[in-house]
Amino acid sequence: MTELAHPDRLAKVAAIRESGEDPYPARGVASTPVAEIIAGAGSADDPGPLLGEKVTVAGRLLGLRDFGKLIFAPLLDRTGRIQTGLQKNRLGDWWPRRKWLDGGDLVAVTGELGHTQKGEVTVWASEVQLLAKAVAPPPEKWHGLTDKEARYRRRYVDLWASEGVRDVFVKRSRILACIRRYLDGEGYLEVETPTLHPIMGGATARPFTTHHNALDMDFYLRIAPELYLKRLIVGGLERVFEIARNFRNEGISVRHNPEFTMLELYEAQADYRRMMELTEGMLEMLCREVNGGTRTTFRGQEYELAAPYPRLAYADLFREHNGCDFDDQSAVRARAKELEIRDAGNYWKLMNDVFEATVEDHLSGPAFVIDYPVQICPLAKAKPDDPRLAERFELFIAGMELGNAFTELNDPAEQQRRFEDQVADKDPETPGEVDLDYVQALEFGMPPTGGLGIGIDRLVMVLTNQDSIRDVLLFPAMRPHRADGEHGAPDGAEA
RNA sequence: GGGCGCGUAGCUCAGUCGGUAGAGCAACUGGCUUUUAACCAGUAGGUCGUAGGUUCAAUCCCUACCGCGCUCACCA
Repeated sequence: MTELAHPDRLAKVAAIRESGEDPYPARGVASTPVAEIIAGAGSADDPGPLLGEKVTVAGRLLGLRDFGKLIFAPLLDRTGRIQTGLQKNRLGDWWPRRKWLDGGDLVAVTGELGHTQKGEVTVWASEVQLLAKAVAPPPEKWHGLTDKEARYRRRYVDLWASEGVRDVFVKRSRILACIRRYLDGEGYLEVETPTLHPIMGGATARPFTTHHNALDMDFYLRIAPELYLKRLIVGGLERVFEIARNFRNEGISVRHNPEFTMLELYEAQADYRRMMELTEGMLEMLCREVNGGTRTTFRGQEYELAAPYPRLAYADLFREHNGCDFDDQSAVRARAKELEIRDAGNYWKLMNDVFEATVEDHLSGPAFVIDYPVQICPLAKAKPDDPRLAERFELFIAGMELGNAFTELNDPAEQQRRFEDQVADKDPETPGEVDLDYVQALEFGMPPTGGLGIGIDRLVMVLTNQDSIRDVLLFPAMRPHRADGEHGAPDGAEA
């Protein structure tokens, strides 16, 4: 037991056992979802089909309002909240056992469905069954959990004690279901590719490393599924997607979690223009699904997600905000100095840093930034009519990068050259060796292909108006609260 | 990793310009059969994040550490 287990409640557990009842019975009870009961109750003036019927609800008691011979107790299940009324004259022999109940307990209540004098739908209990005793007290009923640390560490409490929290995660689930439905409708196959990668690739990021004992070799946790998914395009699956957990060993912030979810999809015979249309179509549909319309509010600002979104050329944006062309090296270097951006030696990285510093925050969006300099797109095909640029776009909403897509490079020799350039960089965020197996896959021929990645967590943030990525992750990354592990408590019980 | 801020009862928060702490809710006892942040009376509950330092005396001042939040950097 941890220090959260309350002595009074533990004493009740003992008393329940002594009476021969089980405070933690093995079986639940058949019950009707609360939302169904509320809907079936109607009002006092306009009775529904369930009014006056005997019903059973099961869920968590959120509190007890004790009037002596009458107790009102709101009960919460996954579908909603309903009031139960416990009366002495309806409960007979059971009545003395009401003293064993506390707020937070899990119970099943059976009784006649009716209304109170004030008109609130109420289950008038004729039978109460304890399903599981809560020995830790719930948080304060009015404020709920407001301390963010406590909320993230004890999400299992936050989900029922804090208003609106469960709703965000229900929406997240619906968004994922909706994506799957949409892509299924487009003829896509959902696939799963390795999380343990022998060679990092598909993005630039610092990886986590781990070790396989039997093989006695190190693996990287994937930073992107990209190269495996494109192997499947070579394999002829033609339309594939993966909702992939990626891992990047970088900072944690309001927009970054070390593990995060990306939708990546690849479509043969498509290019980045098709990917833009797919992105717009999907976002508009997702917004309708969770917000009932094409607008969403995020960080106090409203965004219109109906397609189409403006296409803004990288080169134009760069010139607008910096007064020089992106490939005017001396001018860009001067501009970087002005902005106090440190020069690590790689011109194109520096140039893109300047772009990010001067342009991205101003992109309210939704908008596609298109046609990136080819040097910062090692996996994208160059534009046929301008080899300085790659057929790539990034999707921005609220200054936040939500998506990244390109017409995929399928020339094996060109791909190998670009990999070799990356390796030569010796940057910890780029691969240490060329993925020759991937090059070999391309040697067998990959059709012209469009690929797209969308950051699901950030998308959920925008669609559910949550400021922090932690608020759309059930269990955001946290330091363990008590590394010295005193006794019992696994987390910040005393915080 | 840098900067700023926070950590007091199970929860939400006061407070002490240095003299070892309070409220509301939750819990417990009693009263109340239509409340809904129910109400009334009473009881209990705290190594004031941890460890040092200064001091006659530290929850308060100082230092370090731990944890969290915001922010900057890196990235998605």
